Formats: sequence, structure tokens, C-alpha cells
Amino acid sequence: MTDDIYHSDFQLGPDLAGKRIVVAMSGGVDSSVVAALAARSGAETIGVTLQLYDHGSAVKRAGACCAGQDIRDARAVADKLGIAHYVFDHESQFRESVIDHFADEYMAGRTPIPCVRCNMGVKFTDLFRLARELGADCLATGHYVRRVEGPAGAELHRAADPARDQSYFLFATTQHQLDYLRFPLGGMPKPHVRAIAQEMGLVVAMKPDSQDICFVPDGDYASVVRKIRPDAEVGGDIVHLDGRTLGQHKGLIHYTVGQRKGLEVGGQPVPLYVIRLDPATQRVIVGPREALAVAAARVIDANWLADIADRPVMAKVRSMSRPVPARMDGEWLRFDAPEYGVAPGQAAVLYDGDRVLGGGWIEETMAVEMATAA
RNA sequence: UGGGGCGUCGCCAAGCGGUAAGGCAGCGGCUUUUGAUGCCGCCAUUCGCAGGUUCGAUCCCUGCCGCCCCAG
Repeated sequence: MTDDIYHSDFQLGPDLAGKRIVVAMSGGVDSSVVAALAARSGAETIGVTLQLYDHGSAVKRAGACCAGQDIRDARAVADKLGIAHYVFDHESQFRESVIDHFADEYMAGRTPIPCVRCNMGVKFTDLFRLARELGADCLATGHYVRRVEGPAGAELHRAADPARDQSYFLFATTQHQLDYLRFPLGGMPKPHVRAIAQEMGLVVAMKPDSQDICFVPDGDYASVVRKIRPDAEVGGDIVHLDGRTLGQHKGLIHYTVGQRKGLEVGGQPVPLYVIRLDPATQRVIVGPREALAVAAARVIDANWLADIADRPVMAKVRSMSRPVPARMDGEWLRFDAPEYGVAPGQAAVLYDGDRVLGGGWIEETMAVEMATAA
């Protein structure tokens, strides 16, 4: 027999007849394919789309989701598949749980990850509840991550396609949520997903991948912060670690730890990087790249999916980087080798091979010099 | 209005008679499912201004302008 490109496992047992699957449909190609796979599985499939924000028709850029055209796309796919489809207005919830928090974090000199907040709240709390209310046996999403049945229950693993892996953004998924969630695309390469969409004639087959922050129109996140918090742009001094004031900046929200571009400070022998942000004095502290070296990060509000105490782990402090060896020591994640550009507000996610052990939010960091001096 | 030094890209800075290094900043692109980082490319027909010497000057000479230092 030929390979069945539609093969997927919703981990609901051998017979899906009589089962009910709710699919979170964003209007993109990934979740559309999940809906298609669910529909073909024999289970009753219900598509749900949450409208998260609305910039009018202004957001016609590639990469948006959950608004305007995306909702129409989701509806079109559901119609094509012949499945039920519901749209719920979650603009106010999304604004409160994701966008407002995003703005406040930047104003506090931190660097937020709205995608994680969105997964935690809107998707895995609100949608989760909706799916339960609809009597579904599971909630399926288009995330590129794998759910593996382990000896002690469901485990969260990285996607088979390392280039697509989204596990970093899902570290806060609780065991309870994981039990109910399904990620049918976790084992597939992206081209495979598009092939399915194309073969099934889904209108979204050629839709560009989403990227950047969905609710930020053109990469200019500062303008979004400014719109929500009009007093966000308070300028201040750009101060070197050695005490020299090198210039003026246009507001803390424009900077993040590790950032090099945009300081507009010239005449230096070496590039300067943002070492830290001081919201109390509205100062941007800069220094040479070496000053960025961090020995440890304090992690709070953690979500653990396995025991991580006192054992070697691999850790990621950003989505796009290979995991580095580290170890948890109480709240402190201690890196075997210095890490650079670790910003408070970002997440630290721990791995054991492909398995996600959990993670938490970076509250503060310890510079290498301080650590060695201590 | 005594002496000395300096004025080269937005900033720092080489060049000191043979037809403008480099760094920083900036801009563009690539990469990227957060913010960053990184990588690649671009970035002074012109050297404070005006003359002069020379085949040829940013480099030599003269004057002017502007800074800086010492002295008074």
C-alpha cells in the first residue's frame, strides 16, 4: 500500500467513531490541516476559532492570525470539510491577558513573550474550557510539538522537525492540559502539512507562515505599546557601565537586553550592547559584549512536567537557539558556560533530549563577574 | 594678534607627494513562529576655506576661518 499522507494519531484509542474532537482553528494552514485530519479520522469534528483582535482590515499582512480574513479562511476550510465551526469573540480577554501584559512588561524594562501568554490563557484555558463544554474528547491544535504517552502519563516533546519546533512557547502547558491536548502535526515536516492542504484543496494551502507577533502589524511593536500606554515613551540617558553618559534614548520600550542596533551611539572602538534596563531611572545601561555574559538566571512561576531538581538538563532561554547544558539550583538556573543576551521576561525552558521538562519566567540574571566574585 | 597643536564620512581614527584604511553608528538584505544575536552587502571623486609649488597634493608653502593647550 502507498503511504497514507493523511495518517495521524489523535491518541484516542483504536476507534474514533463516536469520539468528538474540537480543533483550534486560527485560519492558518497548520490548524486547517489538523481540522482536515480530524475530519477524516471518523471522529465528529468541531472547529473553533477565537477572534482575538481586530485592527480593522489594516491587518492584511502575511503572518496575522485570528482576525479578519483569517476567520473567514477558517470558516471556508470548515465548510469545505463539512464540519461545524464556531467563532467566539475573545478580543477583550486577549487584550487583557496578552496585549496589556505585553505593554506593561515592556514598560517595566522587561522583554515579554506574548505567544506564551496566548497559549497559556486564550488557547489552553479559554479554548480548553470551551472544548470541554462542547463535550469533546480532546482539543487538537496545530502546534509543532509532540505529545508522547510515557510510563507516567503524557509527556511533551519537541517536534520531529527541529526547524519547526514550538516547544519553547509551550513550556507552561500543565500536565492537566497535556492530558487533554493533541498535536497531530508534531511528527510531520512542514512541507508534508502543506502537501495535505494542497491535496485537499484547502484555500489556505499556500498561505504564508505566520511569524513575528500576530497583533503587531508591521514589526513595529513599540507603536502598539504606545497606543495602549500613551505615556510609554519616556526618554532617558544611555549610560555606559563605566559611568559615562553616552547619549539619550527614546524610551525603554525600544530596547531589550542583548540588543545592539538602535542605540545610535557611535565613536566607539567596539559595539555596545544593552546590558540592562533600569525602569526606576529610565536608564539604558550599555557595555561591551563580554558584559553580557550571564552565569545564572532566576526562574519564577515555573511549570514543571518532570522532576528537574539537581540533575543536568539542557536549557533554552530563547526560541531560536540550541539548548545549552545547565542545572537548576533552587530557583536559579545555572549555566555550565556563560549565556549571552538573557533578558528578564523571557522564558527558560528545560529539556531532557526531546522531552520538555517544563520551564519558567526569567526574573533576574547573575552576571559572570558577580558570580565569580561571590 | 606671545608660543605650540589641530581641523579627513554622523562619531572615533589611519594616511603625510602618486591619486582617501579601519572601527562605531546608520541603511539594505538573509536568517527567524517572541524580543534579541549573527551573517552578507552599502556607506567620503573627497580630506576647514582660498590661493601657490608640482606631471601630480589630504599630505609642501602662504593667507584666512574655527577649535584646543601653554603662557601672560
